Amino acid sequence: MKRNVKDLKIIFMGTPHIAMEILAFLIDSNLNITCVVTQPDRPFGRKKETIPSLVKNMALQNEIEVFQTEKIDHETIAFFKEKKPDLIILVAFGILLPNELLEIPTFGSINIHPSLLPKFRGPSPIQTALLKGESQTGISIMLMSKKMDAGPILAQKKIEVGKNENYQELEKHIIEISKDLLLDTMKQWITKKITPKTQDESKASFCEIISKRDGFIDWKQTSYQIFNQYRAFSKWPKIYSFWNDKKSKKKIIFNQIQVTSQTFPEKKPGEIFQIDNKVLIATNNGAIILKIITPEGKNEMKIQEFVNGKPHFIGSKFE
RNA sequence: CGCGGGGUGGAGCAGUCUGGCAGCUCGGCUGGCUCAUAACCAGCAGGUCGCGGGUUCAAAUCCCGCCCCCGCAA
Repeated sequence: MKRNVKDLKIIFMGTPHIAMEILAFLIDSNLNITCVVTQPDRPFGRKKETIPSLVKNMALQNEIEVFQTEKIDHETIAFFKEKKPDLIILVAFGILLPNELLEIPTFGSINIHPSLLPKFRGPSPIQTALLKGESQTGISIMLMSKKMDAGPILAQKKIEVGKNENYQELEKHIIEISKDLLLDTMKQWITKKITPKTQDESKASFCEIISKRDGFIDWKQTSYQIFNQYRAFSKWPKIYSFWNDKKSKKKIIFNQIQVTSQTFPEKKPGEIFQIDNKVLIATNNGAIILKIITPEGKNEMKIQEFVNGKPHFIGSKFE
């Protein structure tokens, strides 16, 4: 039986940025990554350029074999069996894996999930923690089972969430902590020093996949609800609202906002007004301060610059 | 050939339809007011109107070609 993590034949599975960071760490730790499995390259951007995923690039740079698939079929299973892996490590792969695949490696299949399971099972745990204004979240390392994010837990670590922390910042924090936690957990797991703990199903909660529409602002929310939405979706899709500029309706993305503790009872939600050189928008219980925006068809700009060109913005209203 | 918006002094915009003196807000500079100021007053500088060609007495504006930026879609 292998007792050193460096002897393990590992298959790494994952697709987005967070997966790429963990993969880079595993490579730097001199682990034996036999193969990297990631989702197919997708057309990206206005010109529909097909850009390889971050994980694929990382693997190719290190001369690691890449297998791309968007479904687990017989071909995929056969490929895995042929590789005879000792361990699968999966970070945000995006596809549910069947038992038949999970059971192939000697030491099973390990998943990093950025929440304190059984809380926030599903595809958007980081965003959901921010959106709900959690002051604490965490990382769970677990064995995968047939059901999404429901497998027994090998290790967990709590992380404090700053009041103003946004998605990128929290993700970075989580990645840093995940690295050592993952390596330690792997070492302990293969030397049988950990007993997996079954999750308490009665405490399970779920989060949904994020869609563009989740960035749409309902001005009838409280200032802090909107601010949490801003933090949660700061990487994508960003928060936005629609504004009638004379004839056409324009989407405006809010790149940087702040909350104010002042209240403005005479203002209705969505109303735009100016106080002390600050541009504010009324919410259900107060207002948020606009700093930087991207109007549809325009480049990112400071709010004051936008107001210079469109003074009628002040006094108008968001939908 | 995916759909749409845009490129005008340093920044943000109007002007283009209907061709005829380069305009607005902000910033910069100079002077004034003020105990003082990011406030106020007076003045000044700063532009190949994205690039190339065409039409015209005359083009930011009309016609043709190209480049770049952004939103949607995927």
